[in-house]
Amino acid sequence: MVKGVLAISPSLEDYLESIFVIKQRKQIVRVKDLAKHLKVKSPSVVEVLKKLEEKNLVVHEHYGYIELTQEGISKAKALYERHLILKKFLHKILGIDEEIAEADACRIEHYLSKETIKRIIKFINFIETCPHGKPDWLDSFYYFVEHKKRPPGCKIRALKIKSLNK
Amino acid sequence: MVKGVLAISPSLEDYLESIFVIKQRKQIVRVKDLAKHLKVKSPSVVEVLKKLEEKNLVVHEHYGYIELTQEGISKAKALYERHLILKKFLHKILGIDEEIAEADACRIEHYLSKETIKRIIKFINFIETCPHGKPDWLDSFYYFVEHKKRPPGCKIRALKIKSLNK
DNA sequence: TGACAAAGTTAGGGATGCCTAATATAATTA
DNA sequence: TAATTATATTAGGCATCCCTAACTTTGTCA
Repeated sequence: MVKGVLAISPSLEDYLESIFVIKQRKQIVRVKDLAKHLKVKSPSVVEVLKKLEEKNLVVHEHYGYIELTQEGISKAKALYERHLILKKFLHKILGIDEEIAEADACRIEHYLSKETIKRIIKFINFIETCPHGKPDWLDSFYYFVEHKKRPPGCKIRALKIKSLNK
Repeated sequence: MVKGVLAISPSLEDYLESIFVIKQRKQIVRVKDLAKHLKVKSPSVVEVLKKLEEKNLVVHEHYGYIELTQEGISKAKALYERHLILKKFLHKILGIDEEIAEADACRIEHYLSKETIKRIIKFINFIETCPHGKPDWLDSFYYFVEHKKRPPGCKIRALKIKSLNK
């Protein structure tokens, strides 16, 4: 027993996470909903549900609704949080368009190590707990992205700091 | 013709990139080298080489050496640069262990959009062109990672700046 | 040079993850 | 309630990417 009880494939992760997300929005999750959400056909969903049931992550009665087990919920929640973190990092920090950030987070979330995720969480945290609000350097970065050069104040401020520290 | 002439699968990308890397180190690339590098058996390599030949990215004579075409070189180079950028970002900026950064870069490099890669390049660039060397905030971040709190000077400096700007 | 070792190839197979077409069940409504 | 429609399932197939086992070619050196 390593890897949080059981490792599942990227594809299964997507299905599990989607069930969780749909359940949050609609209470009830059906094959159709999952198929639409994942842009996949119904038979693919049914096939995967069997696998998730075997792994005790999902309960799905024939022609019935789809439910997560307790284990399924905790796993799905972890996956979804990871997804949100990555999206936040890409969108709110790197400043990437929301749609693109969403799509990229969706794809890379399966492939990053725990260590990297933790470090990204720390990075977000570092920025958000900045004692004087949004850090200046971040605004400078956005300026840099937009104008292809550093903002005017940037260098001067640095000099001021240096003189202060003497 | 969209997507840079031709899109290839993550797996083919790995093979192509590996050929490029091995070629840089050893001049000559053989099936055996590729198999070792990618932790795969020889028949898998041979199979993929056929596909890469069909796509005019590789030339491989029977029982002979493996060469990249001009197109293969430029594609592989682009892939490898993308890889290096991601690794640099994870290791040199986020401060993740080199081995882990390498492994993570290897996996996510296939899944990030052009936009995100560009933005990451800009982020690296923003940091590296900082007029007074390595930015203080980055050191603060490493301190934050290690000590689970912001460095002592951090807040004070901010106040000094504020008073200066009045 | 001819036998042995190393490397490459072919054939065939298995897991995954998707699909379409056909069928079965459930829900709706005339 | 019977017919229609919506949804779910089963069966069977295809592509990808990997494997092992068996075979072929190449390289080496006694």
